[in-house]
Amino acid sequence: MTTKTRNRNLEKNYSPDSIEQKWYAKWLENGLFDAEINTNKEAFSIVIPPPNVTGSLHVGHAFDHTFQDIMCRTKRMEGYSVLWLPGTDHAGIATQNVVEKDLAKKGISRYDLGREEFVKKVWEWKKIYGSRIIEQMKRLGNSCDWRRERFTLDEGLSKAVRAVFVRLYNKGLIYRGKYIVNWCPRCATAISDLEVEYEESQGNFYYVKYLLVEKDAGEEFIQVATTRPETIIGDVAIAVHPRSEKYKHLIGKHVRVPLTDRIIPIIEDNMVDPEFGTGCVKITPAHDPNDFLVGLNHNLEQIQVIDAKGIMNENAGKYKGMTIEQARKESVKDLEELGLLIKTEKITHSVGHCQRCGTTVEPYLSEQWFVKTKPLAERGVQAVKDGRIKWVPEQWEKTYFNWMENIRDWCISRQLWWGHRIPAWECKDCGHITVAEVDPTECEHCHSKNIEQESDVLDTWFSSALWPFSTMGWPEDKPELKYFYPTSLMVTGFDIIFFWVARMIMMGLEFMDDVPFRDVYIHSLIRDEHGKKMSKTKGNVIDPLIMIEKYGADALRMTLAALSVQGRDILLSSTRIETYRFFMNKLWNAARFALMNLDDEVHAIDINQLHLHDKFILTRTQEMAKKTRELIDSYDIGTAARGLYDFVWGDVCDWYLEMSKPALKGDEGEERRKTTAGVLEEVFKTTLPLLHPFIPFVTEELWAAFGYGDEFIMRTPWPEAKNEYIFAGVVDEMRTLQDSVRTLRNLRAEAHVAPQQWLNKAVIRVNSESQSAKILRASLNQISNLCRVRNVILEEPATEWLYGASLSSVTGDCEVKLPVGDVLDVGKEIARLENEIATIEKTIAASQARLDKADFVARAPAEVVEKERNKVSEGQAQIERLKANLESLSR
RNA sequence: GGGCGGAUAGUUCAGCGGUAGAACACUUGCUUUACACGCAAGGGGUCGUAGGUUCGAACCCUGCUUCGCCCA
Repeated sequence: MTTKTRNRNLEKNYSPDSIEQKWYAKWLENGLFDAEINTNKEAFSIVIPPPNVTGSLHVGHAFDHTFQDIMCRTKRMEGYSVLWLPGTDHAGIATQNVVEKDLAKKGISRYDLGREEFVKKVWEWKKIYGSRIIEQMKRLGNSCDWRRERFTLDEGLSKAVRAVFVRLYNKGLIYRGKYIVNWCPRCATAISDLEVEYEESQGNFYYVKYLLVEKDAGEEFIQVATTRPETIIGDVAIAVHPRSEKYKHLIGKHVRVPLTDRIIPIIEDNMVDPEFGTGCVKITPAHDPNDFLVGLNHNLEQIQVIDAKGIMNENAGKYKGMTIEQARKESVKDLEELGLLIKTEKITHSVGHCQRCGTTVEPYLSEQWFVKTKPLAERGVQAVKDGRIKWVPEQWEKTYFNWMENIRDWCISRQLWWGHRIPAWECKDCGHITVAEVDPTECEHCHSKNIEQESDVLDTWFSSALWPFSTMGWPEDKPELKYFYPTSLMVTGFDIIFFWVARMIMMGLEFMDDVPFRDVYIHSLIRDEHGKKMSKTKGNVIDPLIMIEKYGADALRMTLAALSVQGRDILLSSTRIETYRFFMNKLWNAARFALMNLDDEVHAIDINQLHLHDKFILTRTQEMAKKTRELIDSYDIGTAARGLYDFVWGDVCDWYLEMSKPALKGDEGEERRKTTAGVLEEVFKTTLPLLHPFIPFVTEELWAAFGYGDEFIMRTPWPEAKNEYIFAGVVDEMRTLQDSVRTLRNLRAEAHVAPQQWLNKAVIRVNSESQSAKILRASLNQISNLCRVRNVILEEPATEWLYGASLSSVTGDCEVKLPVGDVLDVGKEIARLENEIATIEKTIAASQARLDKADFVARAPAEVVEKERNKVSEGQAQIERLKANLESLSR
């Protein structure tokens, strides 16, 4: 005899706070998140997409992490050896900004401190505040192996970064050169194409006269439209399309650059769109990426007129020292005065802004480091085409291919102090660049000791790209790498596909010669209840920590899981979380009810003692075990979560618990009581583990309350569907029963009987040989209890009616009648019956119309035709009965 | 300009070939010995639009309208 110690004193309402903290601590204490290299088990691994170390957990993270945690917890239960590797990235610009702002409050700039001191300060800041987001992840319940937490700037990862840099450089895949890059004047650094956000904004198109200087030209001029008149003084040519009829004759001639004395040529170039603007463009190679390319093709001078801080420089003549805005205003004014401004036109154009600080990005000519991405991208494309990486949902493949196939070189140098300093040393004597994993003491070319390290650091994403293998000890040959790499799954939002998914694929293939992950799951973004993107300025941010405090982590997790749908944004509001908070309480109370009715002894289920509802709930429970696992394994956690919700609330609480009450009270004898207790136990023992990945805390607490606490629920194997508890046909049979109950309850409500009031009798008229009659006969006690009717009488349809005035309705082949004595409102009942008849007539008409079509009968599958025929005949029988009732009332 | 996605009940969304479901909101009635964080009953939709395929379309195909996102 097995016994369990039950906790029968659960609080009436579930309160999450203390419970959640308690279990998280216990899981940690017992090392339940620790990944084990166990070659007897299959490995399942996820590296967390590293959040920004300056950040705090927002609801997007919460969603991303809930998804990963559900996968990890499920896989553990399925018997995999699971690694969920956590960590953060050092977020070069963001972190440097935060610390600089801090210092600014004390009136100190980073230049006052110097590089070394400043970096020391950032590390101090990181030590204090860098663990904030990690602590928040723990509140959510993340089952990460915290022993393995990594940081992109820690020692091991820095080593990996350096190794990668050197190898790519030696392979010719990293180069340095003077190019136009996206420059943020406020952050004073270059940023990559991906870090620029474009926004439509109002601007002006200035039409400017460039006068021809050829002797015979007279007053002839060429009209150029520009949005950036402040760069006119940096112009080195005018370009027109080679086949332009309008300008053909001017090619080879020269104009004077307004506001200067410079004479520049009119050249031809295919890049010019003859249809746009005036059909010709000014070429400013130092301040426009397209012009830069034209400049290279035509060997033009690059005149820089704006400096790194966004201030006009010495080449800008009288505008020197002005900001871009001031210079623009001034030059427009000057052009006007000189009569060179023809007109101004308002236009909307898209302007690039720095993703980190919002400042308008300047195209800026400077010495930078780049990764030649084409060869890397080709392998990345191939890996997906080969099926070595699978995108879920598949549609994202296209986005990935599109980007990878049109990829541009990646600017990886940043003019910052916080980050991995580029391991390149320039020789002051011979100019040779030495790139090395170990700091060199001399130039590798001329052996001069006069060398200096590059001051730039690498883009943070350069180190994130290595995350799937650098976190496991690469470049050292670690057993982790062998066992857990490639990782099983990458979970992230679509906004991040290019930032790290694509780059991780490229780097993984290059350095591990294998993909970094097998599957990529791309989820959508979380928006507010009106579909607006959450942002601090709009004030519509839902803070997951506040939600956790208010509703509990389980409620938040369940909400996010249940709302998740592939390929659609998720709209979240706190009332929605409240709904799932209520679900926690429902589950809690269902368990509380079960515990109050279970003995310490675990009762065996006697198959011969089972009633329909017992078989029904056992069958449904086994179905849930099977279905939930399949859904999670195919990443459909939304359907899985919603299915569990409906099962627990509907099948278990609304139906089974209510129907088990008579037996549990002992009304059906001791054997039935014991077997019912056994069924109840089986339902919870199976369902709690199914819910655990979604709502780990409350399930662990209830698991212990049922007395199963010798082993954590976290460690129980995923419940297998037990064949002996699957009974064919019972779900349909149960539906017949439920329909009768609902019909009877509806009559009660129609008669305005108070819910708590017990009625003496109800009658169900049904052919005693029918399947329905068999089902109902076996469950009369349950019907009686569910409908609060002392006697539920089954009788043949044609029997003489003995019970006086009554309400009637039909369902299936059953006629349900509720005697109500003299309180019957005859007029109302007639109206109700007529209404019911009309409804059924409509469905009959629809079915008959279909059956009347020869094509339908001939071509539709037999069972569909049969179904329609049944609808007609059943409907007709129902109408007959209702009409008979109607007649008796009218008499 | 190229690509992707959405348009279903008042709201937010499921459903994706056999004639519509949930949650919230709404109406009515309830201190029913698990739960008012609850129970029961109910009202509410010609599934954006016009065609096509099919015996049959919310579901598949095409055009249109409209909203959103990404890339250039």
